[in-house]
Order: sequence, then structure tokens, then C-alpha cells
Amino acid sequence: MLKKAGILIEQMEGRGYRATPARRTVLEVISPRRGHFTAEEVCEQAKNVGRATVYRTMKLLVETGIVCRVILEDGSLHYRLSHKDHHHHLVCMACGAVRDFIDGSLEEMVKNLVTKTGFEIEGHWLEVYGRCQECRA
Amino acid sequence: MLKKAGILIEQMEGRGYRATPARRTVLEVISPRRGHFTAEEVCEQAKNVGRATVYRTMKLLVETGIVCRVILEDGSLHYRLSHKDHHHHLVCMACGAVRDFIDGSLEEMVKNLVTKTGFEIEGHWLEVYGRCQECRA
DNA sequence: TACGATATGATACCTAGTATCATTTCTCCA
DNA sequence: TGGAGAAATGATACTAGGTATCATATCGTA
Repeated sequence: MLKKAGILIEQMEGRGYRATPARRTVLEVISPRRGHFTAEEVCEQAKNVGRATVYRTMKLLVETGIVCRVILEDGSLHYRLSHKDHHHHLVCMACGAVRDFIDGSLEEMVKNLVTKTGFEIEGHWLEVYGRCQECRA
Repeated sequence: MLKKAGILIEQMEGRGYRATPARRTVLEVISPRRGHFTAEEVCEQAKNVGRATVYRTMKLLVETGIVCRVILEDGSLHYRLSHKDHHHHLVCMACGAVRDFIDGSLEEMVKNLVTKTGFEIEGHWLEVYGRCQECRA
């Protein structure tokens, strides 16, 4: 068992979810991952776990905040281990690298929308696309 | 022919695209729409237009800026007539109403990311979710 | 240890979108 | 004006990604 997977399992259990064998397998598959990945990739690697269970687990992991969703430029849904609470992604369109960022002015802007529009804001979603330093060189 | 559809057709032709009968039909279907809609809804209404053609046309309309994409909270892709150049959406999760907004501070923030991260930014995508004034009442 | 709740995996199914390709329609120029 | 070539079309089949169903297995707790 990878150490990191162990931490993730603790996180799950801490939130009142069972750490079943299927879920452990999924966590072991995704914990060494550094970039983003699809549910389908997890299915391939977690061979003894059913496809439906992988999808269910991914949804659960998003809910618990252990992974976050990344929407690529083409609209496809990927996942990524989550390291911060609320953050956004800067996605390199050339190599696929993803970098997290947090920006206070955005949160500020969202707050301003409340007074401007009368909407009660519940959430927002921002993805930024570009080319990373390495790919520009 | 709806007047508004006529304007949209002019916009298409102005950008060097043919205003074929199939495309005209699609424009007539979407031009009276006030909210967002799916490609599939257009297929149902534009009965003599093939499904593939509807999807091709929607893609074209996004490219020309006549419609814009709206991603709902569940991740599903909808479309909407576009009224402004670059803007974002404020989506009501209760009634589905969509409101456009532009915010300078966001553009500012994106520019700052360049110096902070070394990324060359090519685009960004922001959707905000909440409950509109009417639905809060 | 037995019961109810929860999780699982196999399967079938569904939705949204794309690839293919023969046919049709348009544009443009000789 | 009419014919070549480009562009667009629609029928069809296909694919990816994800969900519903349901019988079975497993777990936590009393």
C-alpha cells in the first residue's frame, strides 16, 4: 500500500465513508498520479473493480474533495488529486500540464455579482487555457 | 422568415459562410429562443435537417460567435444566442435562467497570471451558478 | 450473530456526438 | 452558360462516456 493512498483512505473514513477494497484499489491507482486522468483510465488500471464502481467512486471522491474535476479545452472531463480547498486550473494546451491557482480578486468579483444582479451565488467554475513556459520555449 | 433569423443569416454570410437551407432552418429554430437549448432540441424542431448537420451547424455558429456555449452545473452542454463579444454566464440552478455579465477585473486577473506563472494565456472559461432574484423570493 | 444498510459488479442501456460516404447543391470561371 | 471542383447534406453506423438495474456480497451495529 502506498503511503499516500493510506492518507487518502483516512480522509475518506474521516468523512464517514467506508474504505472498501474497491475504493482502496481506486485510491491506489490514482494516488501516484501527478497530472490529470480520466475515469476510463482508472477503469483500465483497476482491473478487478467494475466500471460502474469506478464511476461511483470518482463521484464520491469529488464530493469529499479528494479529487477535483478538470475540464479540458475540448470539453472532456478529467480528474486530478486535489491539493487545495478552492482553486482553479491553468491548463497547458500543448503538453496537458495543469497548474492550480487561487485568486482573491475573482472571489471578490463573484461577491460583487450578488449586489449587481440579485443572484445568490452558490458556486463558480473557472478554467484558464494557454501554453506553459516549457512549451513556449 | 423571422426578422431576427434574417439578421443572423446576414451575419453568417458576412463571415463567408453559405446560408444554405439547412442552416437557415436551424437559425429559424434558434432565433426566437430566449434561454439556452441543446443541439438535440434543435434536431427535434428542425425536422428536415439531419442530426449530423445540426451538430455541424451548431459548431459553426459557435465559431462565428452567433451562439455561445453554456455549461450547466451537471456538466451538460447547452447553447444560447450570443449578444456580446466576450462574456460569462450566471446560471440560475432553480429556473435555468441565464444572465450574461462582463467583468474587467477578471480579464485583469488573467493578465496577471501571465507574469505569475509564465503561461501564455489563450482563453478562459467561467460559469457562475446560483439562484436568481425571482427564485429566491 | 443476525439484521438492515451499504457497496459491488455484470449487464444492458442511453445520450451526445463523430466518421463515413454517396449524393446534392453551390460557386466561379472559362 | 455550363461544367469542374468545392462545399454541404443526410442517412447510417459507430463510439465514448456514463447511468439504471438488480441479484449478490459485505459491513457495522445492536
